[in-house]
Amino acid sequence: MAESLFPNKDHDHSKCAHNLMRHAESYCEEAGLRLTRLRRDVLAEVAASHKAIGAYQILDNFAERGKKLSPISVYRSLDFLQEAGLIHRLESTNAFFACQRNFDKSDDCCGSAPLVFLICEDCGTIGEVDGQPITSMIDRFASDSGFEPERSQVEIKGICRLCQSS
Amino acid sequence: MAESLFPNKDHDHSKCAHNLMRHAESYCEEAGLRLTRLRRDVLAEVAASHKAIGAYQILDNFAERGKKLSPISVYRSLDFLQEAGLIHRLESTNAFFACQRNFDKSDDCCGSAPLVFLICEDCGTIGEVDGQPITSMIDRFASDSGFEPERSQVEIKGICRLCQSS
DNA sequence: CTGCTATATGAGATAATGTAACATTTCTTT
DNA sequence: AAAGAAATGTTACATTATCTCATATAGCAG
Repeated sequence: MAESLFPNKDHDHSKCAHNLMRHAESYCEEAGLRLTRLRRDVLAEVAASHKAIGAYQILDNFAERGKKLSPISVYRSLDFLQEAGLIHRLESTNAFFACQRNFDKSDDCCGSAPLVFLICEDCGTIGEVDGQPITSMIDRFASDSGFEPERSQVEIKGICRLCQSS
Repeated sequence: MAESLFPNKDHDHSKCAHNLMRHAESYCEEAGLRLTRLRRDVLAEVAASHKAIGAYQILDNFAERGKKLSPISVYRSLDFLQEAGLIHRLESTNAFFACQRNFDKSDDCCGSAPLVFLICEDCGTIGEVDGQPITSMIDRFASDSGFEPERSQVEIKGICRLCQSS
Protein backbone atom coordinates (compact mmCIF):
# COMPACT_ATOMS: atom_id res chain seq x y z
CA MET A 1 0.00 0.00 0.00
CA ALA A 2 2.63 2.45 1.09
CA GLU A 3 4.79 1.22 -1.74
CA SER A 4 2.29 2.04 -4.41
CA LEU A 5 1.45 5.43 -2.95
CA PHE A 6 4.74 6.98 -3.94
CA PRO A 7 6.08 4.83 -6.75
CA ASN A 8 9.82 4.58 -7.27
CA LYS A 9 11.27 7.27 -9.49
CA ASP A 10 12.34 4.71 -12.05
CA HIS A 11 9.08 2.80 -12.25
CA ASP A 12 7.59 2.05 -15.62
CA HIS A 13 5.14 4.88 -15.79
CA SER A 14 3.70 3.87 -19.14
CA LYS A 15 1.94 1.07 -17.27
CA CYS A 16 0.41 3.47 -14.78
CA ALA A 17 -0.75 5.71 -17.57
CA HIS A 18 -2.06 2.85 -19.65
CA ASN A 19 -4.03 1.35 -16.77
CA LEU A 20 -5.42 4.70 -15.92
CA MET A 21 -6.60 5.37 -19.45
CA ARG A 22 -8.17 1.95 -19.69
CA HIS A 23 -9.97 2.51 -16.44
CA ALA A 24 -11.19 5.89 -17.65
CA GLU A 25 -12.54 4.36 -20.83
CA SER A 26 -14.47 1.63 -19.11
CA TYR A 27 -15.68 3.87 -16.33
CA CYS A 28 -17.06 6.48 -18.72
CA GLU A 29 -18.58 3.74 -20.83
CA GLU A 30 -20.47 2.35 -17.85
CA ALA A 31 -21.44 5.73 -16.51
CA GLY A 32 -22.68 6.98 -19.85
CA LEU A 33 -20.10 9.74 -19.95
CA ARG A 34 -18.55 10.81 -23.21
CA LEU A 35 -14.80 10.54 -23.08
CA THR A 36 -14.16 12.40 -26.31
CA ARG A 37 -10.88 12.71 -28.14
CA LEU A 38 -10.02 16.03 -26.57
CA ARG A 39 -10.91 14.89 -23.08
CA ARG A 40 -8.92 11.73 -23.54
CA ASP A 41 -5.89 13.72 -24.70
CA VAL A 42 -6.14 16.10 -21.77
CA LEU A 43 -6.45 13.21 -19.35
CA ALA A 44 -3.43 11.53 -20.91
CA GLU A 45 -1.48 14.72 -20.42
CA VAL A 46 -2.45 14.94 -16.76
CA ALA A 47 -1.77 11.25 -16.26
CA ALA A 48 1.68 11.54 -17.79
CA SER A 49 3.18 11.81 -14.33
CA HIS A 50 2.31 11.56 -10.68
CA LYS A 51 2.83 15.28 -10.27
CA ALA A 52 0.24 17.98 -10.58
CA ILE A 53 0.15 19.99 -13.78
CA GLY A 54 -1.30 23.43 -14.46
CA ALA A 55 -3.85 24.15 -17.15
CA TYR A 56 -1.45 26.35 -19.08
CA GLN A 57 1.30 23.78 -18.88
CA ILE A 58 -1.07 21.35 -20.58
CA LEU A 59 -1.79 24.02 -23.15
CA ASP A 60 1.93 24.51 -23.79
CA ASN A 61 2.56 20.79 -24.08
CA PHE A 62 -0.14 20.53 -26.71
CA ALA A 63 1.27 23.53 -28.53
CA GLU A 64 4.71 21.92 -28.71
CA ARG A 65 3.14 19.05 -30.56
CA GLY A 66 1.47 21.47 -32.93
CA LYS A 67 -1.97 21.29 -31.36
CA LYS A 68 -3.20 24.81 -30.73
CA LEU A 69 -5.94 25.05 -28.15
CA SER A 70 -7.59 27.88 -26.31
CA PRO A 71 -7.49 27.92 -22.51
CA ILE A 72 -11.22 27.47 -22.29
CA SER A 73 -11.02 24.18 -24.16
CA VAL A 74 -8.53 22.81 -21.71
CA TYR A 75 -10.52 24.07 -18.75
CA ARG A 76 -13.69 22.55 -20.09
CA SER A 77 -12.04 19.18 -20.41
CA LEU A 78 -10.52 19.51 -16.97
CA ASP A 79 -13.94 20.33 -15.56
CA PHE A 80 -15.41 17.25 -17.15
CA LEU A 81 -12.62 15.02 -15.90
CA GLN A 82 -12.88 16.46 -12.43
CA GLU A 83 -16.64 15.93 -12.29
CA ALA A 84 -16.11 12.38 -13.41
CA GLY A 85 -13.64 11.95 -10.55
CA LEU A 86 -10.84 11.03 -12.92
CA ILE A 87 -8.65 13.92 -11.88
CA HIS A 88 -8.40 16.18 -8.86
CA ARG A 89 -7.47 19.81 -8.43
CA LEU A 90 -5.06 21.05 -5.82
CA GLU A 91 -6.45 24.22 -4.36
CA SER A 92 -3.15 25.34 -2.94
CA THR A 93 -1.41 25.32 -6.31
CA ASN A 94 -4.17 25.49 -8.92
CA ALA A 95 -2.93 22.32 -10.53
CA PHE A 96 -4.44 19.01 -11.58
CA PHE A 97 -3.39 15.40 -11.16
CA ALA A 98 -4.86 12.06 -12.13
CA CYS A 99 -6.78 10.04 -9.59
CA GLN A 100 -4.92 6.81 -8.94
CA ARG A 101 -7.57 5.14 -6.85
CA ASN A 102 -10.68 3.19 -7.61
CA PHE A 103 -9.27 0.93 -10.24
CA ASP A 104 -11.11 -2.38 -10.08
CA LYS A 105 -14.12 -0.64 -8.65
CA SER A 106 -17.05 -0.32 -10.93
CA ASP A 107 -18.98 2.08 -8.77
CA ASP A 108 -18.65 5.82 -8.40
CA CYS A 109 -15.11 6.75 -9.15
CA CYS A 110 -14.03 8.69 -6.09
CA GLY A 111 -17.66 9.74 -5.85
CA SER A 112 -18.13 11.31 -2.46
CA ALA A 113 -15.06 9.78 -0.92
CA PRO A 114 -13.10 11.98 1.41
CA LEU A 115 -10.09 13.47 -0.23
CA VAL A 116 -6.71 13.62 1.41
CA PHE A 117 -3.72 14.48 -0.70
CA LEU A 118 -0.07 14.16 0.27
CA ILE A 119 2.03 16.60 -1.72
CA CYS A 120 5.77 16.07 -1.82
CA GLU A 121 7.46 19.44 -1.89
CA ASP A 122 10.65 17.91 -3.14
CA CYS A 123 9.63 15.84 -6.16
CA GLY A 124 6.10 17.13 -6.62
CA THR A 125 4.49 13.71 -6.56
CA ILE A 126 0.98 13.51 -5.17
CA GLY A 127 -0.16 10.66 -2.99
CA GLU A 128 -3.83 10.15 -2.45
CA VAL A 129 -5.09 8.32 0.59
CA ASP A 130 -8.43 7.29 1.96
CA GLY A 131 -9.29 10.11 4.30
CA GLN A 132 -12.30 8.57 5.97
CA PRO A 133 -10.81 8.67 9.48
CA ILE A 134 -9.67 12.25 9.05
CA THR A 135 -12.95 13.27 7.57
CA SER A 136 -14.87 11.61 10.38
CA MET A 137 -12.83 13.51 12.89
CA ILE A 138 -13.32 16.73 10.97
CA ASP A 139 -17.04 16.13 11.00
CA ARG A 140 -17.13 15.54 14.75
CA PHE A 141 -14.89 18.49 15.22
CA ALA A 142 -17.05 20.81 13.20
CA SER A 143 -20.25 19.55 14.76
CA ASP A 144 -18.93 20.47 18.18
CA SER A 145 -19.07 24.04 16.99
CA GLY A 146 -22.57 23.60 15.64
CA PHE A 147 -21.16 23.68 12.14
CA GLU A 148 -22.62 21.41 9.47
CA PRO A 149 -19.70 20.29 7.29
CA GLU A 150 -20.36 19.54 3.63
CA ARG A 151 -17.03 19.04 2.00
CA SER A 152 -13.40 19.43 2.74
CA GLN A 153 -10.26 18.67 0.86
CA VAL A 154 -7.16 18.12 2.91
CA GLU A 155 -3.83 18.97 1.30
CA ILE A 156 -0.81 17.90 3.32
CA LYS A 157 2.57 19.19 2.22
CA GLY A 158 5.76 17.50 3.21
CA ILE A 159 8.40 15.08 1.99
CA CYS A 160 7.61 11.67 0.58
CA ARG A 161 9.27 8.46 1.60
CA LEU A 162 11.51 8.33 -1.43
CA CYS A 163 12.78 11.88 -1.17
CA GLN A 164 13.57 11.47 2.51
CA SER A 165 16.22 8.89 1.79
CA SER A 166 17.98 10.92 -0.86
CA MET B 1 -16.82 29.08 22.87
CA ALA B 2 -19.18 27.89 20.17
CA GLU B 3 -21.09 31.13 20.63
CA SER B 4 -18.12 33.29 19.86
CA LEU B 5 -17.02 31.22 16.89
CA PHE B 6 -19.86 32.36 14.68
CA PRO B 7 -21.07 35.63 16.16
CA ASN B 8 -24.66 36.68 15.74
CA LYS B 9 -25.38 38.61 12.58
CA ASP B 10 -26.41 41.65 14.55
CA HIS B 11 -23.45 41.73 16.90
CA ASP B 12 -21.61 44.98 17.38
CA HIS B 13 -18.79 44.38 14.99
CA SER B 14 -17.04 47.62 15.74
CA LYS B 15 -15.99 46.06 19.02
CA CYS B 16 -14.52 43.02 17.29
CA ALA B 17 -12.63 45.22 14.90
CA HIS B 18 -11.47 47.56 17.61
CA ASN B 19 -10.20 44.75 19.82
CA LEU B 20 -8.47 43.18 16.90
CA MET B 21 -6.71 46.38 15.94
CA ARG B 22 -5.64 46.98 19.50
CA HIS B 23 -4.28 43.47 19.73
CA ALA B 24 -2.41 43.92 16.47
CA GLU B 25 -0.85 47.13 17.71
CA SER B 26 0.39 45.66 20.95
CA TYR B 27 1.47 42.42 19.38
CA CYS B 28 3.55 44.15 16.73
CA GLU B 29 4.96 46.48 19.33
CA GLU B 30 6.15 43.58 21.43
CA ALA B 31 7.40 41.57 18.51
CA GLY B 32 9.27 44.49 17.02
CA LEU B 33 7.19 44.43 13.86
CA ARG B 34 6.31 47.64 12.07
CA LEU B 35 2.59 48.02 11.73
CA THR B 36 2.71 50.96 9.35
CA ARG B 37 -0.17 53.11 8.23
CA LEU B 38 -0.74 51.12 5.08
CA ARG B 39 -0.57 47.79 6.84
CA ARG B 40 -2.92 49.03 9.51
CA ASP B 41 -5.38 50.22 6.91
CA VAL B 42 -5.24 46.93 5.05
CA LEU B 43 -5.72 45.01 8.27
CA ALA B 44 -8.68 47.20 9.19
CA GLU B 45 -10.19 46.42 5.80
CA VAL B 46 -9.76 42.68 6.29
CA ALA B 47 -11.04 42.90 9.86
CA ALA B 48 -14.13 44.80 8.78
CA SER B 49 -16.09 41.57 8.77
CA HIS B 50 -15.83 37.92 9.69
CA LYS B 51 -15.87 36.99 6.02
CA ALA B 52 -12.90 36.51 3.77
CA ILE B 53 -12.04 39.30 1.36
CA GLY B 54 -10.02 39.21 -1.85
CA ALA B 55 -7.00 41.39 -2.51
CA TYR B 56 -8.72 43.21 -5.35
CA GLN B 57 -11.80 43.80 -3.25
CA ILE B 58 -9.58 45.57 -0.74
CA LEU B 59 -8.10 47.54 -3.60
CA ASP B 60 -11.57 48.55 -4.77
CA ASN B 61 -12.67 49.54 -1.30
CA PHE B 62 -9.68 51.81 -0.97
CA ALA B 63 -10.34 53.27 -4.40
CA GLU B 64 -13.91 54.13 -3.43
CA ARG B 65 -12.52 56.23 -0.63
CA GLY B 66 -10.18 57.92 -3.06
CA LYS B 67 -7.08 56.00 -2.10
CA LYS B 68 -5.44 54.62 -5.22
CA LEU B 69 -3.14 51.70 -4.64
CA SER B 70 -1.43 49.18 -6.85
CA PRO B 71 -2.09 45.48 -6.38
CA ILE B 72 1.47 44.86 -5.27
CA SER B 73 1.12 47.28 -2.38
CA VAL B 74 -1.90 45.43 -1.10
CA TYR B 75 -0.25 42.06 -1.56
CA ARG B 76 2.84 43.22 0.27
CA SER B 77 0.78 44.34 3.22
CA LEU B 78 -1.19 41.12 3.16
CA ASP B 79 2.06 39.15 3.14
CA PHE B 80 3.30 41.03 6.15
CA LEU B 81 0.05 40.54 8.04
CA GLN B 82 -0.01 36.87 7.16
CA GLU B 83 3.55 36.33 8.33
CA ALA B 84 2.70 38.10 11.55
CA GLY B 85 -0.21 35.69 11.97
CA LEU B 86 -2.72 38.51 12.06
CA ILE B 87 -4.61 37.29 9.02
CA HIS B 88 -4.98 34.02 7.19
CA ARG B 89 -5.41 33.14 3.55
CA LEU B 90 -7.99 30.69 2.29
CA GLU B 91 -6.41 28.60 -0.41
CA SER B 92 -9.70 27.44 -1.83
CA THR B 93 -10.90 30.97 -2.55
CA ASN B 94 -7.76 33.12 -2.60
CA ALA B 95 -9.19 35.35 0.07
CA PHE B 96 -8.04 36.72 3.39
CA PHE B 97 -9.64 37.03 6.79
CA ALA B 98 -8.54 38.33 10.16
CA CYS B 99 -7.34 35.94 12.82
CA GLN B 100 -9.72 36.08 15.76
CA ARG B 101 -7.69 33.97 18.13
CA ASN B 102 -4.82 34.63 20.46
CA PHE B 103 -6.12 37.76 22.04
CA ASP B 104 -4.78 37.99 25.60
CA LYS B 105 -1.82 35.88 24.64
CA SER B 106 1.43 37.67 24.47
CA ASP B 107 3.32 34.90 22.73
CA ASP B 108 3.47 33.97 19.08
CA CYS B 109 0.26 35.03 17.48
CA CYS B 110 -0.99 31.85 15.86
CA GLY B 111 2.68 30.96 15.47
CA SER B 112 2.84 27.35 14.48
CA ALA B 113 -0.62 26.47 15.67
CA PRO B 114 -2.52 24.04 13.47
CA LEU B 115 -5.02 25.79 11.31
CA VAL B 116 -8.54 24.57 10.79
CA PHE B 117 -11.03 26.89 9.18
CA LEU B 118 -14.78 26.47 9.03
CA ILE B 119 -16.19 28.31 6.03
CA CYS B 120 -19.91 28.98 5.94
CA GLU B 121 -21.09 28.74 2.36
CA ASP B 122 -24.24 30.63 3.19
CA CYS B 123 -23.06 33.77 4.96
CA GLY B 124 -19.35 33.54 4.19
CA THR B 125 -18.27 33.81 7.80
CA ILE B 126 -15.07 32.03 8.75
CA GLY B 127 -14.70 30.20 12.02
CA GLU B 128 -11.27 29.28 13.19
CA VAL B 129 -10.73 26.43 15.61
CA ASP B 130 -7.82 24.76 17.30
CA GLY B 131 -6.99 21.95 14.96
CA GLN B 132 -4.49 20.12 17.13
CA PRO B 133 -6.45 16.84 17.20
CA ILE B 134 -7.02 16.90 13.46
CA THR B 135 -3.46 17.80 12.76
CA SER B 136 -2.20 15.05 15.03
CA MET B 137 -4.31 12.56 13.18
CA ILE B 138 -3.15 13.90 9.85
CA ASP B 139 0.44 13.49 10.98
CA ARG B 140 -0.10 9.91 12.07
CA PHE B 141 -1.98 9.26 8.90
CA ALA B 142 0.75 10.62 6.70
CA SER B 143 3.47 8.87 8.64
CA ASP B 144 1.77 5.55 8.00
CA SER B 145 2.54 6.14 4.35
CA GLY B 146 6.12 7.03 5.14
CA PHE B 147 5.32 10.64 4.40
CA GLU B 148 6.87 13.40 6.48
CA PRO B 149 4.21 16.10 6.86
CA GLU B 150 5.34 19.69 7.22
CA ARG B 151 2.26 21.80 7.01
CA SER B 152 -1.35 21.47 6.19
CA GLN B 153 -4.26 23.84 6.25
CA VAL B 154 -7.68 22.34 6.62
CA GLU B 155 -10.58 24.22 5.07
CA ILE B 156 -13.99 22.81 5.88
CA LYS B 157 -16.95 24.11 3.93
CA GLY B 158 -20.46 23.84 5.21
CA ILE B 159 -23.19 25.76 6.99
CA CYS B 160 -22.66 27.56 10.25
CA ARG B 161 -24.90 27.29 13.27
CA LEU B 162 -26.66 30.56 12.62
CA CYS B 163 -27.45 29.91 8.99
CA GLN B 164 -28.85 26.46 9.77
CA SER B 165 -31.67 27.93 11.80
CA SER B 166 -32.71 30.44 9.20
C1' DC C 1 -31.28 9.24 -44.95
C1' DT C 2 -32.88 13.84 -43.18
C1' DG C 3 -33.39 16.89 -40.18
C1' DC C 4 -33.75 17.98 -35.03
C1' DT C 5 -31.71 18.61 -30.67
C1' DA C 6 -28.38 18.41 -27.27
C1' DT C 7 -23.70 18.35 -26.45
C1' DA C 8 -19.05 19.52 -27.47
C1' DT C 9 -15.54 22.46 -29.45
C1' DG C 10 -13.49 26.72 -31.68
C1' DA C 11 -12.20 31.58 -31.65
C1' DG C 12 -11.41 35.96 -29.65
C1' DA C 13 -11.69 38.87 -26.06
C1' DT C 14 -11.37 39.90 -21.36
C1' DA C 15 -11.59 39.24 -16.31
C1' DA C 16 -9.34 37.97 -11.97
C1' DT C 17 -5.30 36.99 -9.44
C1' DG C 18 -0.47 37.62 -8.53
C1' DT C 19 4.67 39.15 -9.36
C1' DA C 20 9.10 41.44 -11.19
C1' DA C 21 12.07 45.29 -11.47
C1' DC C 22 13.55 49.49 -10.33
C1' DA C 23 12.77 54.23 -8.46
C1' DT C 24 11.53 56.90 -4.46
C1' DT C 25 10.37 57.73 0.16
C1' DT C 26 10.52 57.02 5.06
C1' DC C 27 12.48 55.30 9.18
C1' DT C 28 16.40 54.30 12.24
C1' DT C 29 20.79 54.76 13.78
C1' DT C 30 24.74 57.08 14.09
C1' DA D 1 22.76 65.87 8.77
C1' DA D 2 24.35 61.32 6.56
C1' DA D 3 24.19 56.48 5.68
C1' DG D 4 21.92 52.25 5.47
C1' DA D 5 17.79 49.54 5.82
C1' DA D 6 13.00 48.95 5.29
C1' DA D 7 8.74 50.28 3.14
C1' DT D 8 6.14 52.11 -0.57
C1' DG D 9 5.27 53.85 -5.40
C1' DT D 10 5.14 53.04 -10.39
C1' DT D 11 4.97 50.52 -14.40
C1' DA D 12 4.77 46.65 -16.70
C1' DC D 13 3.88 41.98 -17.06
C1' DA D 14 2.81 36.94 -15.79
C1' DT D 15 -0.50 33.55 -14.52
C1' DT D 16 -5.01 31.63 -13.93
C1' DA D 17 -9.74 31.55 -15.38
C1' DT D 18 -14.13 32.85 -17.64
C1' DC D 19 -17.63 35.08 -21.08
C1' DT D 20 -19.84 35.12 -25.47
C1' DC D 21 -21.07 33.81 -29.61
C1' DA D 22 -20.14 30.88 -33.60
C1' DT D 23 -19.41 26.25 -35.46
C1' DA D 24 -19.20 21.37 -35.47
C1' DT D 25 -20.50 16.80 -34.14
C1' DA D 26 -23.01 12.92 -31.99
C1' DG D 27 -27.37 10.68 -31.06
C1' DC D 28 -31.94 10.13 -32.09
C1' DA D 29 -36.92 10.60 -34.14
C1' DG D 30 -39.35 10.31 -38.04
